Amino acid sequence: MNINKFQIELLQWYELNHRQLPWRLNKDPYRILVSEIMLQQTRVETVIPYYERFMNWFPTVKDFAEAEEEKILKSWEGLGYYSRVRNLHSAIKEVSEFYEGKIPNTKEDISKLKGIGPYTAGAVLSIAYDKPEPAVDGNVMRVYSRIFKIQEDIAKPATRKIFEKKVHDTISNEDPSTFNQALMELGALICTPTSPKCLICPINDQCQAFIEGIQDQLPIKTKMKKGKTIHYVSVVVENENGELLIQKRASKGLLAGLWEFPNYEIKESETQISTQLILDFEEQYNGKLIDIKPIGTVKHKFSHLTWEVQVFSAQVLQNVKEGLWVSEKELATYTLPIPVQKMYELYVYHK
DNA sequence: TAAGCGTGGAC
DNA sequence: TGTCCAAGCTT
Repeated sequence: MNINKFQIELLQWYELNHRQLPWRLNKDPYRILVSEIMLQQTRVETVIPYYERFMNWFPTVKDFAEAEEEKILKSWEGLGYYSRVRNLHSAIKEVSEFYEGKIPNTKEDISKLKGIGPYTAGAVLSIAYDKPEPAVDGNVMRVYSRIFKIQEDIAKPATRKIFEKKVHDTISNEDPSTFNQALMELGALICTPTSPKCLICPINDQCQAFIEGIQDQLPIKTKMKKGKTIHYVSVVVENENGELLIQKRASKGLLAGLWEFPNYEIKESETQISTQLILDFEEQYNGKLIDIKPIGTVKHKFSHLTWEVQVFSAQVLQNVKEGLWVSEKELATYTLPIPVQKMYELYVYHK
């Protein structure tokens, strides 16, 4: 393959066809970094409104470094993978304290920051700092697996290095920033996972997969197994002031540090669910539930497991000692994951 | 290395 | 409804 021709045609295509996106207004490393974190495993259309709001709330490194924990979680509410925003907060505080507020411009230093792996490091270094570093994401592996007919399993972590070497050998040293973005843009708009638009691809004459007519068989990716279902019972409890009882989830693991209604795991075969609910609730909160009513079921699929939650509403006459009671207005300031929002919607509907 | 970690859209 | 994701990182 003629590398120079490949670079020129890819870059020309990008100049004519790339999307106007809010993180492409300038090369502010902070803005680039935030976009890269948000875009991890997340679609562009989903990210845009979150990104706009985030930049209004936290326009600079200093603003985000000084932000409260609850506010930074709220900025991420509904985006998923919440450890991303905790790690980003840690990273930006680090930058603020030890790097004079400037995102590091060396692979060595930027890679030390929490939540910044090989892809994000390469993306910031190339896009914001014009350094010829590979930024190998799913797009790049898909595009390169087709162009160069690379048949390694891209589901395996070790495979990324093969693509990094290939990008290293083919990247434009004159404009690595545009080059890396163009590879990803091509993957997003032309070289898509299914039904790639090979007939309008600017480099189809240099694509080994297209030449052989095997673009639909690449990349090779082994399937991930789907997780099992966990069953819960959960209760939206109201006191005499109309306040609701919420609790903070553990600081590690699934939906860490987010808020939820009291809930208890049950066996799938469990009968007398409301009786079990009362016993578990009274043990945890030492308070009596009355007027317990089933209000529906919430089924939520995560990437690795499924929750099936039987939801109840109930009242307490006397406030229980533990737990946090909030008005519905206050509730809006706490970060609720999507399944908990679904439970709240059931409560509102049945009120 | 493989598993854990969210969500909403496309097919 | 089920499957496969989408600009990955941590442990």
